[in-house]
Amino acid sequence: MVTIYDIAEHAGYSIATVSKALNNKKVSEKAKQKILDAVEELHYTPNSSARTLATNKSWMIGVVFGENLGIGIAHPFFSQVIEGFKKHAELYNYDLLFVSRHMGLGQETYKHLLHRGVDGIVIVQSHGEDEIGKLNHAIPTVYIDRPTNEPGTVYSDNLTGSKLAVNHLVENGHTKIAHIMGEQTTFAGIERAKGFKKAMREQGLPVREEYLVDGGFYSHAGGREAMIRLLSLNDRPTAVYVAGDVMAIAAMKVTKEWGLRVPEDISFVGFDDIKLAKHVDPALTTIRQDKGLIGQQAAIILLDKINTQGSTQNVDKKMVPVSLIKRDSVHRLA
Amino acid sequence: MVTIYDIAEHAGYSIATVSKALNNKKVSEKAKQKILDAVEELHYTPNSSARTLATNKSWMIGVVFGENLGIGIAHPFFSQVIEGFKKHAELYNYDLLFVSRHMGLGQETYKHLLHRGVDGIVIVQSHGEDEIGKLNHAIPTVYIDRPTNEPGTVYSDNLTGSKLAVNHLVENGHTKIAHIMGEQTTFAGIERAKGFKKAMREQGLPVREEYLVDGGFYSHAGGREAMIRLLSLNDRPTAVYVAGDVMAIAAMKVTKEWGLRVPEDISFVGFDDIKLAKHVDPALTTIRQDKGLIGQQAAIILLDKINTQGSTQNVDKKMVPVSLIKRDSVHRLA
DNA sequence: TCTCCAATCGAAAGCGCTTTACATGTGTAA
DNA sequence: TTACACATGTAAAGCGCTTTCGATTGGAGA
Repeated sequence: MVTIYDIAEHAGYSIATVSKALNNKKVSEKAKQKILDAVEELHYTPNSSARTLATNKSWMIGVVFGENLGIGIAHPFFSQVIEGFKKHAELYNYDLLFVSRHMGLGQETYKHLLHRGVDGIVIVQSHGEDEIGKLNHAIPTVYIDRPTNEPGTVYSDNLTGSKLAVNHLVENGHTKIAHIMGEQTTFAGIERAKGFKKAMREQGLPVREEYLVDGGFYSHAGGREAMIRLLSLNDRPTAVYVAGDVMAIAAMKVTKEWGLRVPEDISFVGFDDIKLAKHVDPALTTIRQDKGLIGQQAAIILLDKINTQGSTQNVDKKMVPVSLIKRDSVHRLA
Repeated sequence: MVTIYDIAEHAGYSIATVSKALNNKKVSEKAKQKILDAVEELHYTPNSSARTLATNKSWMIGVVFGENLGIGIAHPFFSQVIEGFKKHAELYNYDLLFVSRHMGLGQETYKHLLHRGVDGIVIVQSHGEDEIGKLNHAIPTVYIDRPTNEPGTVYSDNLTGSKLAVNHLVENGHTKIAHIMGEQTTFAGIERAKGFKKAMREQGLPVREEYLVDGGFYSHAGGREAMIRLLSLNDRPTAVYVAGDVMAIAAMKVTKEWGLRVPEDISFVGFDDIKLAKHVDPALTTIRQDKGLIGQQAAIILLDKINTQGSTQNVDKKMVPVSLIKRDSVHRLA
């Protein structure tokens, strides 16, 4: 391995000067040039561990994924958020460290992150206990789509999303509107349901108990089951607002299996705007979450925290706007 | 920060002994116990940079994602593969480092990985130049779904996959079978097309030029366009084998838009078995790739390389089996 | 009691870098 | 010519850990 000593010798300067030259500290042009030449010639690559040890700065951000459904990185929503996060963070030369997590979101994970010396932590898990937050530790942290005591959370404007969905349905003549809720232990699920009820009330529409069904963790199976319950009702809704696209797609499918037409008999509005939403039949009208922007905002907040380290009053929460994407799954009632 | 010195002092031993105790080297039971107690009491966490510096082992594996379509981590196929990889790697206490890649898959990326001192590299990119492979460097590397000169690649058995698809179609009475190919600069795209032709020949069926259309990078748009070309033919195929599920779903959609019935008028077989394959209408018959297993195999190969460092003859290539998943998109011809 | 050996522990060097505090050299003003 | 300020470079310490090799100790055997 070629070290700073080799460069120093080759260039005829001390290692201190080499270090300065490489870190853009004050050295003469001549020295800098000679050193850079040597670096080039010897194919020198600085050792990040040594640098981290000396500076106490790792240029790594720890990523903690929840275990929801055990899919981790492959989660359709979170992976896009992280992609947005990464795009921003790498502009500032941070790498992302995905740590082992057979330990869960607990003390062990935090200890491991501490061990790794990450400069910041981004937590991507929508439910479960917030053990790390409780530790009130020293590492700057940002949360995505999850409530927390600590400042630094980014999430979609779920309330407005629900409102957009309900209003769109109402504008199309629907009054018998059901809601397939997301898991009621998740922040998003709770907020969307809350938004649904609020929007219905604002429209002067009743929120019927039997039109409120829990679809669980946003899965196909959950959406299917929830829809079956709705279909089994004597007085079926004419439209259903579903708290997640995956559930919505499953719901549409089972509706068709029951011999009903979508959207003529039952209309659907989803939430997320996953890639396939526009490719199913009928194309799904949905509330789009800007995953990339969520990730980017989280990165901005975290980098700010890292750079100011509590000196300034940090951003508390950041709500990212959502939008209604009209496609073909909503029918206009006569 | 509490260091090994604090532990040493607290426990009444030297730092050397502390280090040994923590690394399960030979120390007396008594010493070990006292040291462990001190660790507990002072909330000591070892510093990985220091350890890495001293041992030249980072316990990190670098992950290089391709930029195909700019989706990176959120790629529906690769993210699942990486998830499988991670599950295995973390059993052995490795963390995954996703490095910045505004640099692409070139020398710069490799330099950065070297800088980080990762113990191994997993390359997840299906096409483009293999700059890193060319460098014939020292860091153990494994490739996923991509040909390489270096030993250490994992990929699905694309040839057999194509054969399964074609045979299934033939068994259902189809003879006019088209193929929407994946991008012909990707390994998978090439192999699947090759397998298609081979299987057709084996069945004694002609491979008609106009039944072979390129869908590009496995995207919705590509699948749609390719299908339109097929639909525009005077003599349409009765079945099409599509090299990717996303393209297949787009193809089915446009077929229905053209007023044809799926699968009665045209049958479809996809490739991948993405999550939504079974939730579209009709549910897509497809060739399943075992993404988790691919990732796991890659991890096994890489860890083996890391641990043997060229001393043994390493595994060259590893082909992961695929399977036919029968659903509702194939119609039996009378 | 003395010798010898095995078990146990510790001093110190070293991993590759940054940074402080000081030494040297150069040019400028008096 | 002398004094001084500034620019430039360096020695050395330190970041937190591992590991080698020698020192110390205690017990077994004679």
